[in-house]
Amino acid sequence: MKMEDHSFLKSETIENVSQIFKVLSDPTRIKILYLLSQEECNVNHIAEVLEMSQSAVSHQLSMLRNLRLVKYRREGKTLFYSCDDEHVISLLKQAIDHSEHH
Amino acid sequence: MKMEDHSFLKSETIENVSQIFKVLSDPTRIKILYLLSQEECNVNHIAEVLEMSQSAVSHQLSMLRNLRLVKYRREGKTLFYSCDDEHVISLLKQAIDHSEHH
DNA sequence: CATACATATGAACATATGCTCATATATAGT
DNA sequence: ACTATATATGAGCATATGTTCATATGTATG
Repeated sequence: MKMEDHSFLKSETIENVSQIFKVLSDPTRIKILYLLSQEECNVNHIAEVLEMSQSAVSHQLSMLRNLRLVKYRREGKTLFYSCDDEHVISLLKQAIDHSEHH
Repeated sequence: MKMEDHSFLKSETIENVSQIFKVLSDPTRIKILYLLSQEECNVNHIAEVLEMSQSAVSHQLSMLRNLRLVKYRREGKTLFYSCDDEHVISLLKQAIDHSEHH
């Protein structure tokens, strides 16, 4: 195929796509997102269920928040996190399905 | 939600899924896979089109080969690479579509 | 078999990543 | 205001990752 016949991706697209997949490439974040896809959770609950430190969970939530993959609401001292990007959850679930059926 | 009511992922599933996404999280590999999804390419062609060194391309192809995301056939001195995992290409294209339409 | 060409591979290096530890901030109750 | 609880954040550290450079391997041809 000749150079000019290629369909090239815009560098902005490539950056966006790699960022989406980078988020999903870490086991910890997969567990957090999968958990949040099932129920709204506060931070300590996530830490307990996933057997992680509060700090580690909070750092990851900070990242997920910045990328707008999760949102939260406050109730007193407690923050309840939930998923905020259905498309990313869809990619995750597809990969899970594919992995489980092969 | 109580602990016993959660649907947990098997650690094997988590590892598989994170590995799929890890492959797709690097801009270079995205470009290579997207290129190979359009046409079968030899190594030097990939290097030229993507403006990368032959060595860098070869290292990445080695990884993609080990994960069985690409395959190749030999023709003389030349190796022609192509995609060998439609599901991964599907995930990639979905993420591209999503990125381009937002 | 010597040479040229295509590709692969190992070592080294710089950067990125995810965790822990310590501490800061925010909110509620006394 | 003091204390307890929930969460966030910064620094430091160990490991992982992607590239380059040099060199090796494999294949065709004179």
